[in-house]
Amino acid sequence: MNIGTAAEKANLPTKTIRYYEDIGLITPQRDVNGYRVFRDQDVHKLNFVGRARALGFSIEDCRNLLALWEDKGRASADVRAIAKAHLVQIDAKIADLSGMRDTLDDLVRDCAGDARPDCPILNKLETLA
Amino acid sequence: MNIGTAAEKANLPTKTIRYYEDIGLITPQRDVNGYRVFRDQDVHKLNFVGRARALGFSIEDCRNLLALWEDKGRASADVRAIAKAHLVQIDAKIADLSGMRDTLDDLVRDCAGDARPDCPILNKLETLA
DNA sequence: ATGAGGGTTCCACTCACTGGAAGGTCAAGG
DNA sequence: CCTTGACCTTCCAGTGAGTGGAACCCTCAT
Repeated sequence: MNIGTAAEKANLPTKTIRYYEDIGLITPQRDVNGYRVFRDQDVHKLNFVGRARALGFSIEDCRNLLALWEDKGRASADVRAIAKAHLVQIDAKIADLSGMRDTLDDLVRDCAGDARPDCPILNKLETLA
Repeated sequence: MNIGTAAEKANLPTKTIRYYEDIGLITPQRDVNGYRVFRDQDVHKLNFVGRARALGFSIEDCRNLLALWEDKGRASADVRAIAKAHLVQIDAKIADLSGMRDTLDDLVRDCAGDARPDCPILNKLETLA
């Protein structure tokens, strides 16, 4: 199948698929006319990557996960290590954002939000601890 | 003062400060030798931007906030609108990450993480709903 | 034969910096 | 006076993960 069909099946933009080939995540064959030819196996791989990306795994993570996925003798511990490291990163990001959120929420709550120029948000940004 | 001193006071890398000048966030004066000259006022502005960035405001947000900060007749509602929009974005990001986190946590929990090749994480990435 | 709707490559842009190279300036020490 | 080292300058390139667009090629139906 051509890239458009593969894109539809994998639920990814064609641009993204070309990009994935560019960085060596996938290597579809080529037709005599130069068109990429995708087998079910390629689509399967694209789906895999799409799902991993949706879970926030980096491209490098995806590359490693793909390699493990294709290595029938892999140890599940290796996969788990990648997933756990990612989980730690997500937790850190959530904590970071939650801190921001609370501060920002306080600021928004304190601000009258009317036509007057006095604004606690700007005041705080001026002198925030 | 020179850029190094300003960087120290504003707690920002010199590279970042030059970048902020580049995109027109700040406009320090210049000495005869071509060195940037920072007044307290400039450092104050850098601090303001640094804090807003630490709260996750985009550069464009910072530009708008700076303009409002310097406009003595601004309406606090304008500031509040920016902050509230940002708050909504942060909430969305947190929700997104929390969803990822939970899915990933389930996967990690299900995986034995030993030397055997059977791995629920990969299985799920293969067929995730 | 022509037009629509695929496909191809390549280049530039995003965001907010960061790193490095090549070179100018300045204060202190020998 | 000269050198050394710390500081400053500009410009170019790269990051991650794509996205947008231009210019061009291929195929199929009419």
